[in-house]
Amino acid sequence: MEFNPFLAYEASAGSGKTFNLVVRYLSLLFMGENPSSIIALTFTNKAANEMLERIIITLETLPTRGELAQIARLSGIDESRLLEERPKILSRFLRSDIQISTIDKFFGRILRKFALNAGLMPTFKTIQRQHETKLLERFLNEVEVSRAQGALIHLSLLSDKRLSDLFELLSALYSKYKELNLERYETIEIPVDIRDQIMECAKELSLLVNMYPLSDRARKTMQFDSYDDLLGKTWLLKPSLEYWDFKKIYQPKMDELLHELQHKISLQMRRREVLYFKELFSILKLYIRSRQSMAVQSNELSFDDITLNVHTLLREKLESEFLYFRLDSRLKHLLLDEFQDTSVIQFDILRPLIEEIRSGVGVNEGGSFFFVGDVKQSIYRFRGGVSALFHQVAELFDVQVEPLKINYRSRSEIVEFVNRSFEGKIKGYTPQQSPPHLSGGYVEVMNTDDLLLTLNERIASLIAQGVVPEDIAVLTATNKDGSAVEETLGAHGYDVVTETTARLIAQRSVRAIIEYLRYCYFGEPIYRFNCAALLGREPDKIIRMKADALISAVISFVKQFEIADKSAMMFIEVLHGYRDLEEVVFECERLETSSPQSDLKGIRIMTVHKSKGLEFEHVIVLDRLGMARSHNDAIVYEYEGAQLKGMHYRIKNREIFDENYAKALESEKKASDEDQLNALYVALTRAVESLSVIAKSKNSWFDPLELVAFSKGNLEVKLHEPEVLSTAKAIDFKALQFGRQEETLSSPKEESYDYRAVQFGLALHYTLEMMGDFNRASLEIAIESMRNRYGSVLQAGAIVQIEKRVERLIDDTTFQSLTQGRLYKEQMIRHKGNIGVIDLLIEQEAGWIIIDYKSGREEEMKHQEQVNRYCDAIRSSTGCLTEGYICYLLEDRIEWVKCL
DNA sequence: CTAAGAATATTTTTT
DNA sequence: ATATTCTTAG
Repeated sequence: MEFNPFLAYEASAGSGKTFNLVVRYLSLLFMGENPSSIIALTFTNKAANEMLERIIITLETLPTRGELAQIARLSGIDESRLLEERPKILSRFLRSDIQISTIDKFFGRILRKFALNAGLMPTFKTIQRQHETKLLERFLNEVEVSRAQGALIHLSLLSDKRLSDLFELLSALYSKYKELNLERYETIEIPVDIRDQIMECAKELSLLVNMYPLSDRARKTMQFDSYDDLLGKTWLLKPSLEYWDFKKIYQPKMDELLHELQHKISLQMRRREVLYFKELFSILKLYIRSRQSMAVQSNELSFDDITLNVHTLLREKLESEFLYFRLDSRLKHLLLDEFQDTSVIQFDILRPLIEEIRSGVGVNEGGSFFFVGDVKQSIYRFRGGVSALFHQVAELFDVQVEPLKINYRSRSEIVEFVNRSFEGKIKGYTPQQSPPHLSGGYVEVMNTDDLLLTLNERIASLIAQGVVPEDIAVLTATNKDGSAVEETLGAHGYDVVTETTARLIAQRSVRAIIEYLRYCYFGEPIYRFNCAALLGREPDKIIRMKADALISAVISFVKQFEIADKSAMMFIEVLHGYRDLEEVVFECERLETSSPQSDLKGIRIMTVHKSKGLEFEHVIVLDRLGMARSHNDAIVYEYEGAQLKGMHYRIKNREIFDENYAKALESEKKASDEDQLNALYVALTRAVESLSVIAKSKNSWFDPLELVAFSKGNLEVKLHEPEVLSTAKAIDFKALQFGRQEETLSSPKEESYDYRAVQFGLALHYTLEMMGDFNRASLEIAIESMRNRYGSVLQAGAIVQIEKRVERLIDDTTFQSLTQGRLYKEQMIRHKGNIGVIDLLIEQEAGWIIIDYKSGREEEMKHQEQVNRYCDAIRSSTGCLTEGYICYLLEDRIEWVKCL
């Protein structure tokens, strides 16, 4: 047996990370570990789902899988024995409480479990965006109560920033505050103001220079009438005055004065920094307080809120022994994916769990800790990810780190190109190897001045060579670039699938509607002008409507200005969820709904960040269409490994005067250059068969790689097999029946889709899932959590409807008799290439019962087919008698349909 | 040809 | 806010 309980893989792109995670997971299962004692954490839902799916597929088709030999090697159990055990392991796995999730969901679960200890309700809702106006209100109130208005105003003046920028900074610091030492600046003394001294010194220098004959322009630049004016002078930033027009008259005394001046300015800047941090941290405390009270009051928590609360709970509040005993009484094995993206605070929460596993005493005997990641693919520093944790943690827990060197994803030409491009650029880059069966492939680097034109040509050429659009992915630097690509490709008649994250309310048509609604509500002309500008029309064409006819007014507005695109349609649907105009005006900015997807088949377009962890046959990486961003944080963070060592206040040109600051700035620049390089590494390692890099000649994103235009290899086009399984269609959209929809929305591919009915169905299922037992008391709690989650998207009366229907189900005698036995809710099942979720699975002595809830009778045949599939799956994996029922929770009655 | 300063264009990534 | 381009004096 080769199972090493403490192991980490440094897994370069395409080196079989998921394969190894699956092998590890399954080895534990075959070695007799309980599935619920293994926790596997990833960063994205996609990755979590993929892992689960791979585990199930591997178990189902084990005899033919490459994983088999590896599992045998790790577990020390021979292959025939593994195959013998397989059905038992599979059925046990499917019936267990499987702990494969994202790290955020895991923390969410912990917090829900101990919510009352944290002063929260267990029914809290997870949100993506704070209610900003309310938060600002509360914050300002907090400021007033603490009589800190002065500090807030001072801070605003000091940083020369608007309140909204400051608010953004506070929000960023909030997610980091556990790492900061807020008290440090409370006792620190404020250095004295020496601006007068500085001006005196500068005037002395000016006088000295003016004693000599000098050009007019040099004389002019030696004039300054204020401190700020002085700081704008270029000569101040030079190491010596012995240059330019000053050269002829240079005296050593001039540099003496210059250096004295520079030193004094560094002290003055330090003073500004101390003042800034003092004020900032006192204000931050108020912000934290308002943020936390807001979470409690609204019963809504963001990801940050959850993580911070779990941290407080586990590391500060509760007797950790008691808590961890409850938490990990089942938890013996920890598997972490994409470890390089873990933040300090996330690791700090997991740390005691790992320590306990590592201690290997008591219940933890035989536990294991395994993590995989790739520091080269660390691109989430801006979100708190600290790649230095990878090696630091390995050392801390004495975990052996092994590199995975072979690339099983890309053809050899691509692997070689990537090796060539990054060797010597990324620190410690070791070239990847390409196995013999993956030789070939095609790579090209193109230089162009018209990126979109070249992109179009490239795509046309790929398609002409027989590549299907679904196999092409265009990777962009920003979401905005993605939209631009979507537009041109669309204009050229290609189908596209966009996976850029575009919020519905960011779409032009929706923005116009929102401005219009604001105009209607407030009556301020500014909104009218905004709206007119967005529409490109005359402001006097926009007529204010009455507040009571929200939906119909919006519909006629959309009709009048002919903006009935998919986004506008979807927004109208969403508007049904709002009580009135007032609510829309004040709440719509936090609407997280994404704009509807384009067609489901076609060329994929996404940002490099979104593409992480994915692979595509043919990849085109497009240079940035605009300039790189030039905005910088107000604070320069100084990290040593994973440890935050210091913070500096960013002041223009400060690096000239202050050596420490210069060092911090330098190391931050290095880190951000690394991020950029890592993003490029991610981009260039997504391709399987062919890779095209489209670079512009000036200020290219690819500059750090020093690429030269070339092309190499041959494009082999894979013949596409006909579609094997038809997966459930993602959101398609049906327009409301009005106006010009034939013209604007008559793409033949569109299928009908009733947004409200789907939301209703989801809410009904969620309620049933949330019920501990099928009785009134449980229903009440379940309705509460459903209200939290779906309240905003449901129509008036829907919640009452759901409650009525579930009540009727509880009272139903058929239901009561069927549910005698052990109940398993929302059981994941995989059968013949399809993954499904069984709403309710009941283990009775005679066999298994499957119940599938439905809220309406449409597509009855489909439902039967689906339940029959579940029956098949359960029957074949357990060998027991299985019965399937569809339970229709209709408006006025319960109906049962027995399958098979 | 050079440096200073004015004028101008453009400005993320997301669980 | 900052990187780039433009203008101009010497």
